[in-house]
Amino acid sequence: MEKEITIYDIAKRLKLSPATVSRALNDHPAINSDTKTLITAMARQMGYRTNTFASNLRRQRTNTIGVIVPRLNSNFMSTVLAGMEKVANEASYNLIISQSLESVKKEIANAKTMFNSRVDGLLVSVAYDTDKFDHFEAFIKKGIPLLFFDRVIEHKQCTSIVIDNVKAGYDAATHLIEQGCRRIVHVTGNLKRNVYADRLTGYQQALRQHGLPFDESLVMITDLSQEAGTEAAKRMQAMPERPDGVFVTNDFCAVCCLITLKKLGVSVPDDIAVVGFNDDPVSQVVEPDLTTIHYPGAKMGEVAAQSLINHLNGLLDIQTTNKIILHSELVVRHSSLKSGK
Amino acid sequence: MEKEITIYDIAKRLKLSPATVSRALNDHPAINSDTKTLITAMARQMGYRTNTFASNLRRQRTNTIGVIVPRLNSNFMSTVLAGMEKVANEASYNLIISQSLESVKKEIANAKTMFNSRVDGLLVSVAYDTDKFDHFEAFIKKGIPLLFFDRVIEHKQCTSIVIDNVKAGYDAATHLIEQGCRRIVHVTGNLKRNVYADRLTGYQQALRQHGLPFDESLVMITDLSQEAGTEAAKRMQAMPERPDGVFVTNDFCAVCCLITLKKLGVSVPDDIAVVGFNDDPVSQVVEPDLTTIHYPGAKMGEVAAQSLINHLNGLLDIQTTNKIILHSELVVRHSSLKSGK
DNA sequence: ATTAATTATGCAATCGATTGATAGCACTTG
DNA sequence: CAAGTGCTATCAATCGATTGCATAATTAAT
Repeated sequence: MEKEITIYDIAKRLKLSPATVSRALNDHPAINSDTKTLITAMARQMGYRTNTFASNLRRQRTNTIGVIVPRLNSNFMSTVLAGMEKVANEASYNLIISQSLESVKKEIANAKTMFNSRVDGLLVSVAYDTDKFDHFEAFIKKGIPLLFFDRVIEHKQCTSIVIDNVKAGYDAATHLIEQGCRRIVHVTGNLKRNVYADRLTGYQQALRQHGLPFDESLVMITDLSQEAGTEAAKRMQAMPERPDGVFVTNDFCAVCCLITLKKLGVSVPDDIAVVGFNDDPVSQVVEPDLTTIHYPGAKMGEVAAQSLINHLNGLLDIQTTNKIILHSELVVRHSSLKSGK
Repeated sequence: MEKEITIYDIAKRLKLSPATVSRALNDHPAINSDTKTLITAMARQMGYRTNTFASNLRRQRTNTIGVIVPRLNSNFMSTVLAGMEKVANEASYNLIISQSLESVKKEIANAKTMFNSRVDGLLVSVAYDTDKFDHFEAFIKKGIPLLFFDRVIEHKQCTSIVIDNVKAGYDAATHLIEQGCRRIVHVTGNLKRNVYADRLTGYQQALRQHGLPFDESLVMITDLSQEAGTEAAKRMQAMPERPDGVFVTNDFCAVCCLITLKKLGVSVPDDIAVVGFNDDPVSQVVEPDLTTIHYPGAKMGEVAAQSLINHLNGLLDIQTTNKIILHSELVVRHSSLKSGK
């Protein structure tokens, strides 16, 4: 274990002051470029590495971004995180990632931890049943930028990164209607969450526009788990007036629903057409393969991280941009293509 | 933006010295418990939060663990990370996560970044074609503990967390043999990686034990991508002497292989039985559902993080334990159950 | 030649918490 | 009563980088 090199060591060696060394390493304009070259070379030669803590302590910033997500282990979320990691890494920011496991309580705890670790900014996708903003107030009060993505909370001081969920819901439902569906079940999650509420709105708009009635009993609020998909299939099959289409706001849930339907002897898509959401790889594996909404996960992560970093570097004020909407699109596969058509 | 409270503020308020406050907050034995109570209460009341940087600077540790993984967005990896995050969080360690995207070059860069951020320890699952240890030497030299998981590099100073891949490979192959398979293809990855080399060894052991010849032409080295699965299926179907079983060391790849086989008119499992690896959710969705090796991802993450943290806290010396082997098991589903049996 | 302007470097305080050495005090005990 | 023993609490130095202000050196301008 060799001794750690500091700017003082470099300064002594070159008979310069630590201040000059510090400035040179930070490419400060007041330092002569020859001196800079000299210092940089010596730093490399001696194996110097910045002590981030001393630097952070002095500067009062951490170069760290906090991320709170419901779960790490979904394809969508890990793609988002991959996107964030890429951007953050390039801008030499560190990411501290924590998961709320869909519980508000854990989310509050995580927010507190993030606050105490003094992240420079926070990226959040809220838990299933979060309905208060209280645990984020501390950030606002301290002026720490807060940015929501995917599952967002609308707040005048925070930017949101989302897709147009109303449109996505509308597209999905319209597609089913165009395939001839007239009784379309909608399996979704907690309507407190923008994503689910908006998709429902889109679904309703599509119905209205095509002169179909909105039947509340066809909307199933679930936790979108695999079991929920199975359960939904059973309920659909047992309905007196059987539906002819279903729009599930999650691919994995949709796939389980689809499989169960098949097991129950319901033909997909002819008896019931199925549309999912997210374009999870699983949707290409099931038979028939699943029509779904493609959702730009990596992009969302990148945009979220980049916006935050731009704000932190003073390039862009997060307060001005209040919402960034990414493009999403319907991917038609076989689970929704009625053969009569 | 209110002012940040420091231990000096608390000290002044209580007419004590900052040293006492610091010790009280760290539950130092030399402080009277009444004083401690008083200080803790005042700290809470004044809204004090530790300045980690000052603390880290002084203590020379960061309370941060670095993690380098090939990719974030696989079910297995995100489960592992979820496990790590849980343990780290509880022990109040932060996690800095970065991905090598399967490239040695990026892995080296990541290692350097981790080194410069002075992580207290490092958890690594190496990239597809990493074959040198050089970029980790710096850690060893500085005495920073390094722990490999899943895709490991054997090194006398590092602990590895793995499953018994030889046994897993053996189990998979034996199962196929017991189902009556005699010509078993093995689709695997880069044999530099312990996981793939070991599974191959297990596969060979099973063959030998059952008096079957080892035919090198039946081993396909691929990148285990989805395309590789499709490709493997095509090659198998085109073989003059058609194989009757296949063991693919990755579920997603196996699933693609399975689907392609079906498309090519090969019956699964009767013509060709298929076994995968990882127990990815996708294996339960495909038809027939996929026999696979269950692999304790979350547990692996937890054990890895916990071992490292124990070592950091001096509870356990990582040098003594050189290898931790977790339990894995074969999960039999329909893709491998020949109907004749 | 003198002053002003410009450029380059150094001084020294500062960020906030930690910790080895040390002192004050109450109490015991021979 | 002097010396010894615990407790508690304080002092002051330290971790390493940053930065406002001062100063020195050089050049340009008058």
